[in-house]
Amino acid sequence: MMDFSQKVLRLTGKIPKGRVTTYSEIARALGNPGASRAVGNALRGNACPDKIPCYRVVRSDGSVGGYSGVMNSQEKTRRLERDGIEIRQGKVDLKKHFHSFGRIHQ
DNA sequence: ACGACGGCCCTCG
DNA sequence: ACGAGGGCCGTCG
Repeated sequence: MMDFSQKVLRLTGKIPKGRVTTYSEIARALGNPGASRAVGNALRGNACPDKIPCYRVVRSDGSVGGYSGVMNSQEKTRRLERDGIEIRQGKVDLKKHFHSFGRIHQ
């Protein structure tokens, strides 16, 4: 088990500070576009070790999304802001901070 | 094997 | 801007 989840975490760990990516982008980068939902599922289950900045993963429309089970967690927002990312109306500016993985990773 | 459930996404009204 | 509906996928019971 945890083949997909592993990859998800690995990629998540590569997100540079001050940047964010989306659930769908991760799915796409893993060569499994459409598994965006499964991505969130993976992050949720793994209890996000402090090693992995799960909070840097947001929704495709910029809205923060959930964190450790709760939606629109203030904790997630806080951490993002601490990385220097501004959040307005519960959304981040993807135009500014979006991070793409480009090539299909594994 | 099966069905339910999510840190989702996209298209319409 | 916002909610509803349908689709997709890996995990867990």
